[in-house]
This record gives sequence, structure tokens and C-alpha cells, in this order.
Amino acid sequence: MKQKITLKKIAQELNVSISTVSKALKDSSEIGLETRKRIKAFAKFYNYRPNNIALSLKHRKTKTIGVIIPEVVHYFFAQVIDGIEKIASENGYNVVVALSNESHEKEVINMETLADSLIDGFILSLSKGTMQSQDFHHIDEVMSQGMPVVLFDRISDLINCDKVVVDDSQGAYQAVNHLISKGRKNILLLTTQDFITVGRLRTQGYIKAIHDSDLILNNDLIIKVIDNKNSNAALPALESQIEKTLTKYPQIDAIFAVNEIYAAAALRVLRQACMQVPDKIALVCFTDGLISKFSSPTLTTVSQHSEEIGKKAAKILIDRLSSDDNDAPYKTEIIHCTVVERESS
Amino acid sequence: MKQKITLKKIAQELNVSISTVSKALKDSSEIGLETRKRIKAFAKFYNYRPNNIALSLKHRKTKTIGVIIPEVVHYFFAQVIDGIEKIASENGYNVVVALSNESHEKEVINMETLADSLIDGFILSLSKGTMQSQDFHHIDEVMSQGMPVVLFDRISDLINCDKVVVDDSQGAYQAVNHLISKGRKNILLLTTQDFITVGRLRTQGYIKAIHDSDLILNNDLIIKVIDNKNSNAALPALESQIEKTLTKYPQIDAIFAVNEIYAAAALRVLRQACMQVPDKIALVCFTDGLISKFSSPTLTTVSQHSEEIGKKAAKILIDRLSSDDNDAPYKTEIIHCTVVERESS
DNA sequence: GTTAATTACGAAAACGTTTGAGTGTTGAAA
DNA sequence: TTTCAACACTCAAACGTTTTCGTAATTAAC
Repeated sequence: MKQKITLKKIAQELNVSISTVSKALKDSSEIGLETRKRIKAFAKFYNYRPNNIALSLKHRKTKTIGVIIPEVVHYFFAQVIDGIEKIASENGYNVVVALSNESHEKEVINMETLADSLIDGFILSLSKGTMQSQDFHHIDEVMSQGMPVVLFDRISDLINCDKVVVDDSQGAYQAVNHLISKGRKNILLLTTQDFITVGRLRTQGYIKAIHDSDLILNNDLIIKVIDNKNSNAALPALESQIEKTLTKYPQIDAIFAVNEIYAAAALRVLRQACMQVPDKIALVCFTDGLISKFSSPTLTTVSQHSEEIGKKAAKILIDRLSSDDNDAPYKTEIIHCTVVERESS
Repeated sequence: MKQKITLKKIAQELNVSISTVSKALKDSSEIGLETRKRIKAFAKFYNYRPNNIALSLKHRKTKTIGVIIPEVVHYFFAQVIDGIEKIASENGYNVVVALSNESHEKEVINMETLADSLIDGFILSLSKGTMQSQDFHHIDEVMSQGMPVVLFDRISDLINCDKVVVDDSQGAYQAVNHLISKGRKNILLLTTQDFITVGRLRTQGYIKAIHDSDLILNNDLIIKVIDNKNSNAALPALESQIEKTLTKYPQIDAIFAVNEIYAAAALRVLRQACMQVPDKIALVCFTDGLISKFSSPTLTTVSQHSEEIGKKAAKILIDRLSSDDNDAPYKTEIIHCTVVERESS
């Protein structure tokens, strides 16, 4: 197990000073050509690589950006990371990912740990815990220390920073309009409770689309799933609720779900009730993920362009990090959704 | 934008030496009680947090482990990360995730960047590119610099290090046995080409299960999908191949797919052909992921206990990092699969 | 009243790097 | 012969910690 080689060791070995080695490796004209060659050959032979920790300490920056997300196992977040990764590596930045597991405490701990000089800036999406508690002092804390923060997807107006958001309301609006344009008139909505921002916005989009067309809004056709943390537990209840509603309102000819999981639940109910998709009932959902792509029938979805979100967020952060203008105004980038049409509609 | 407070600043402010501050904050009895109190109060007021970079430089370790995986958007890898994260944070380690995107070059670059003193050890799964090129010198390189490496899932016998592997062959064996125990006699296998290790092993498990029972092996019932990188492109071809085979061999009463995607393809074909699952044909696949959980019908799968894999890998790595025995023998941990029975069988 | 022990703190080196300022040697111009 | 630039280096401080060793002042022991 050979130890890592340092400037010091090279200097000793070659009987020159540390600074000579440092400069030679940087091809500084201060150092004679011969010496430069000798040092570079030696360094190459021993595969010298500078110690990043020392560099970070020296430069007071780490060239690393920290990403905190609620879960990796969500296709949406995974794709966002992919996007961040791309832009980051193009710009010579590393990416550190940490998981909050939807918990406020874990989010705070992660931020503190990363903020302790491991990273230059944050990209994060708020955990459910934080959204519920509305407690953002950990964010203010790191920002007041001069560390830039970019929020994406799950944001709050109470935090003053750069943001990248999905136009959830417009996405839902489009989706419902898509269904209406296919001649559907009684559209069941499967959504979350209102404290989940994205759910609320999607609900708003649904309502607006209904209003803007000639249809009338029926609140019985809006199912708000009670879903704390463990989404799987809420599923059986959701399924029976869907079933009841379908029985009570046989005129329902379309379903719009605010996520893939709810859509999958709907699909199960429809299959058991032998209702053909899309002949009898059309189905559209938010999030263009794996489930939609590979279910049968494949599902029409609202794509949030998640990779794009990651790219934008990374770009904004890196721009800020490399700008010397400390108080450039914060900006909010809005990503528009697109309907991806597949078999289910 | 207030600057970060350091020991030095506290020392200046309080008219004591840096070492006094450092010791006081560590509650060293060397420092008088009064002074200790004063310093701690001051530090608390200014929210002092030690600079990790400096600590890393000092201790020559970073308390960070690097994870390199081919893709995040795979449920399997996402769960492995979850597992790693858990054990790591329990032991005070951070986790850095980097993506190879199945490319050998990206894998090499990522390893080099991270190895430049950003992390203490690696957990990684080889990219397809690396598997095909059989070029492992980047791994040998970091290992020869004394940085421990734990390989998981996609491994190679040519690399001498700690490993965590899934018993793919046994998993497939169990799955096929499960089908046989349900009275199925003609089982179609959807698998990959042989250079993909996991595919090959799963195929072997299938063959062994057939042999060990009274059934006879029919090579026509083994479909090897030609799948380079972009799995979606291969899907239509696969579907038509499945359809043809089903028509040619109407006695087929079960399908075993080596991953969820192939299973989803099979499900589509079966649905279009109006063949009931599981009444007419049972379906089992590898990888207990989202698609299986949320398709209708839900799919019986072979779970690889991916979170367990992550935990084991992290444990092995951390053990090695905290042991002073530099040449403890390498070990290979084998994770056994379990069949998760659901509606499709 | 000298010596020894204790208390409470400070100085400095070390981790690996960068960089501006300093130094000694050479050769040439004045 | 002096002066000065050019060259080829070296020194030393700095980044923020930890930690060993040193030391002044006080107290205790004889």
C-alpha cells in the first residue's frame, strides 16, 4: 500500500524546494526548462495528483455542489440528479447527494453537515416534514453564511432564493384539456391533500380547465388521498374509494391522477371492474416515469422535464458561484409541462 | 453576508490563543472553568462550526464514501444507495454519489476525481463499458494508493477486493421452481445476452431448475434479447418475438423474465392476445421494483434485497476504514434472493 | 525559604498546497 | 570596477484545525 505522493516528497527526492515543484508542475517560466522537465517526469512517474482537500482549504471553495432530495427512489428526483450531474461535470463540479427521507430533522442535519465546508452551494427540494412545519431557519442559516441555495419543485414563497419550479397548475390544465378535447366530460381527479403544494396546484389546474370549458365542477369527483409518508399504506383505501365513486357516478369517462402511483391504483380498479382503457375510461397522470411507460396500456402523462429542471438548477447555482456579484437578484425559472400521449387516452 | 467564524477570530476577540479556544470547546480540563464558559458562550452565540476541510487535511481522512453507479434512475441502484446512506450516516460518514452512465470513460474520470482526496473509500458497480472492455486498471490504481474498494452486483473475478453479490443463479432457480410448484410445465425465459453477467447467471438458474425437475429443456423457449444500452429500442422486437413464440408453442403456461422491463413487454403481449394472467399464463420476473408493484396484475418477483446490499457494502467498507489491520483478507458477501409472491403467479 | 507539584494557558508544528517576495548567481552594459 | 537586469530558485505566510511541549504563576510540602 504505497502512500500518496505529495509535493513535499517530490521536493525532497529531487533536492529542490516545494515551491519549485509546485511551479514546475504549473509550467511556470520562473523555473528553468531542465528542472521543469525533470520534475514533471518524476511527478508523472509517481502519478502525482494534487490533494484536493489542501486546495479547498487554500481557495476556500470545494468545487462541489450538494443536492438534498427527499428520496432517490423516485424517478422524478433521479432524473433531476441526472440533469444536475451533467451540467456540474461539464463545469468541473462534483455532486454530493444526500437524502432527507421526507424528514425535517434529517434535512436539517444533512444541510448542516454539508454546509460545514464540504460544498460551495445547495440544490434542494424540501421534505414533507419541512413543508408541514414551515420551519426554514436552516435554509436562512446557510444562506446568511454566504452559501447560495437553489430550490426546486418543492419550494416555499417564504424563502428568498433562486428557484426552479414546475408549472404544475398549467400542466394539470393541459392534461385535463387534453381529456376534454378527446370528448371526455366527467373527469375524476385523484389528488393529494392541499398542504402538498404540487398537489394543490395540480388540483387548481384541474378546476380551471373544467371552468374554462363548458363543464361543471362536481366536488364529488375530486378524491383527496390522505397520504402521510408511506404512500403504499394509503393505496387500498384509495382503491375502494375509486371503486365507490365509479359505481355512484357511472358517467365518469376519464380519470386524472396527480401521480403515477394513484394512476396505477386506478388502473387496478378499472381492470378488476373490466372497464376498458381508454375505450370506456381514459386515464392521464402526472410524472412521466417508469410506471407509465411500462404499464399496459401505457399511460398518457404530463412530463415535467425533470432532467431539464436539474440542468437549470445546476446552471443557476454555478452561475452564482462563479459570479463576483454577490447580490445579483434572485430568479425563479418556470419549467412548463408537456403532455406525452400514449395508449391510455 | 457574514463570514464564517473561525477559531482564530474567536481567539482574537477574546484575547486568548487559538489553542485555548480549541481546547475550551473540547471541554479540556487544561483550561480554567471560567475561560471555558466564556469561550463556549461566545462560540455558541456566533454559531461556530469547525471547518471540515481543515479537519480532513489534518486527519488525512474525509469521512466520506464515494459511490459510483451506472444509473440512478434504476430502482435497484436507488435502493442500494438508500441502504448505503443509512449505514453511512449511522457511522458519521457522508455519501457522495457519482454516475458513470454505463460508460467506461466516465467511470474512470469519476473515480479519479473522487480519489483526489475527496473520499476515503469506494463502493461501486461496474458500468457496461467497463464490463465489456475488461479494463480495470483504474480500480487497481486507487487500490494501490491505499483506498479501499467494495464492488457490488456488477463485479469481476479479476479484481481482488471486497464484494457484495447477489446470488442471481439461485434466485432464478427459486423463481422457476416456484412456477413449477404451481404446476407450470412449459416456461418461457426472457433473458439477456450472455456477456451480461447477471443475465447469464439467471439463465443458468433457469436451466438448472428445469433439469432438476422432470421437465425437459427446450432451447426455443429461451429468448435472448439483443439490448445495447438503450433498452427501450429493443422492446418492439422483443414483443413480436414473444408473440411468435407463444403462437408456435401454445402449451406455454408461464414466463420468467430476468428483469421488469421484459416482464412489462410480456404483459403487453399477453394483454393484447387476451391471455389471462395468471390463469392462462403465469408471470414472474427478477427485480422487485416499482413496475412489478404497480402493474396490474401485480407481478411476482425475485427480490434481490437491494437495500440490504447497500447496507452490507457500506458496512464492509466502514469496517475496513476503521480497522488498523491494513491487509485483512478480502471477503465476498453473497445476498440470497427471495421470491415475493403476488397476483401474477 | 527552597523545591516540587499543580494550574492555566501559549507557542509552534503539522496536514498539502499556492504565491508574492526575497536571494544568490551570472553576464553584460556603463 | 560598479550597476543592473535576468534567471532560477527558495522562503515564508496563509488556509483552519489539533496536539505536543513548554512555561509562568501559584500553591503545597518539607
